[in-house]
Amino acid sequence: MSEIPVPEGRSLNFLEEIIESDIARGQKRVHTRFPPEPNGYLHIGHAKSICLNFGLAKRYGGLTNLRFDDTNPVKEDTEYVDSIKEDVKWLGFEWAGEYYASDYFEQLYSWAIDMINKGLAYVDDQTQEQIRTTRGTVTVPGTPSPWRERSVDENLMLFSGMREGKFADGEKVLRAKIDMAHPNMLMRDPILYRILHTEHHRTGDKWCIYPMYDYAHGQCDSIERITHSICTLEFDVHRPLYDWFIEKLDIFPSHQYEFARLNLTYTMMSKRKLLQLVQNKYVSGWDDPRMPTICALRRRGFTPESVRAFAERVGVAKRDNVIDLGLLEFCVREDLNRIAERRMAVVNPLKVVITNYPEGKREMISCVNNPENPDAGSREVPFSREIYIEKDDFMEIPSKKFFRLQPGGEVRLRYGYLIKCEEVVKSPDGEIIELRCTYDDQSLGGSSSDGRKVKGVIHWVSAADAIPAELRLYSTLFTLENPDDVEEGKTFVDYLNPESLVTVNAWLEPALGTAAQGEKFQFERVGYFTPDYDSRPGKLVFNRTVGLKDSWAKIAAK
RNA sequence: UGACCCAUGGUGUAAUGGCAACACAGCAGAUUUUGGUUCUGUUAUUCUAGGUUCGAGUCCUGGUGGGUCAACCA
Repeated sequence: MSEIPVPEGRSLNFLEEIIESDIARGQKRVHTRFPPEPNGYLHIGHAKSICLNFGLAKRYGGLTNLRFDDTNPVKEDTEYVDSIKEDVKWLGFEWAGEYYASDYFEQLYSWAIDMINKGLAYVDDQTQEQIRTTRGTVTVPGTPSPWRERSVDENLMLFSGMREGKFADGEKVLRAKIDMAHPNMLMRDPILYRILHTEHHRTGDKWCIYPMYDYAHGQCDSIERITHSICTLEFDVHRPLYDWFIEKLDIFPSHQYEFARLNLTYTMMSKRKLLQLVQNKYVSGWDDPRMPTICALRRRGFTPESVRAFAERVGVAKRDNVIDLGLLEFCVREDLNRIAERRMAVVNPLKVVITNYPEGKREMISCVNNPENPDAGSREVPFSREIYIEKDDFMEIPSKKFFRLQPGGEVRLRYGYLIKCEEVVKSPDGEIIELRCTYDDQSLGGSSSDGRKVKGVIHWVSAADAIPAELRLYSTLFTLENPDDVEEGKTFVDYLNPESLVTVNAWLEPALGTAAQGEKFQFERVGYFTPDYDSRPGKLVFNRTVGLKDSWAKIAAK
């Protein structure tokens, strides 16, 4: 078994410990699975699960299956199947086999007949309402169904009638015969099959009865000989049932282990609510950059490496957690800082005329593409007498810690000249509309005519050459740190962040304009020059930080 | 007033009966042609009461707090 070591400086998480002790006890094989229901797009929470399942198997020389848990045809669709496959691939994982719970419908059905024959399952004629009320509550035991003691033959006949379509939806169900007084509600004669005259996205109208999750999942794991079936905490009460079916059917003993699902501040993880956001058009789609979906992260410029690094950093445990969104941003910044090429842009333009620069002259200035990586090379950016700088890069009455442009002060144009502000031009109502500056013609390339240094370095674009563009800045969709924690009488919709999408005009250096001639300007090529960004509500700020912190912008060519 | 799961800095995750650590966030400083990056320093942690033990974050018991479960969803 080829093993890959855990990252240096990190100790084993509890799942790795379980696997290592299994191996120590003689287990020869590690086989996991990632089992999404194709009823929505994958989000960052799934990314944690994907990285866990694939990562664990890889670390111990095992395999991981991709299995679609498609036992409820009313919610599922091939659109989701396709997106899930695309997202898992994008994250960088290869599955050993692609399976569907629906592939096993015939086997599951035949096992159900075995259960009936063993006297462990019966057809119940009660209504949904009756079944609900006779199940009891968490504190009071349930009561047995009047149909619980039907004969094996009658059950067999009725169950095959269910399959043949002799009954309407909801008319009958197949239930396991366990214990209506069991302290675990899941063990109070759980439903195995329900009647659903609904077309299934893969099996069409072949079936009109469909297995429930509890009856299907463990058996699917068993069929695929999954050794470690890893799921989230809320399934821990299902484990006794998972084990019960495997024991009664006497099939391959897969085992279930639970870990705490990922929660992120300001982020909604519920698939059901995300679907509502899409359906009610609060967002433009599943890949709206404000969504926590993997396709949205991709569109926003996240790299698969950064998402995997995030999954590794959040760790795995069994206690509920809320990860600071800042950690996700740290991970993408860490990666992008290494690989992203920088460009200059101005969002709030202030015109600057360099009075001692020859009129009509235009020169090309060499700019480094990525200070973190010399191999990224450089590009030529035009410079002329009239340029735009960021409004915020000038203060008429500077505060103490402000070291950018100010009256009589000097600043460096990034990769260009030192300029000195000689005059502030104002409109009749007092607004600053133009700066008149002089430049030091000896100051290109970091030097100056007399060796003096300046502290401030600012972005600029040549006014005549700049490409106007529309910049969309995205921040969190919700104003609430925990969007599930809504006040009485309100819903998550009441907490949508009105500033989650802000459109601003921007002026870009020409090289970006060329690239922007396509239909859409991809974020991963522009994200690093957009205005500073703080993802917390009300903190969307524009300043001269044009680093990677501004990870959420996308540009549309004008 | 049930069963099960969980409790370590602001947020996460380690420490497997023997010096409570790492990352993110925060703060301070240095470097820097991005107020970015990098580097240095720094603040801050075992829910509670008992018990076992030479020694408890860790084991035991009680309490408190949080979570999950009463879909013919997964």
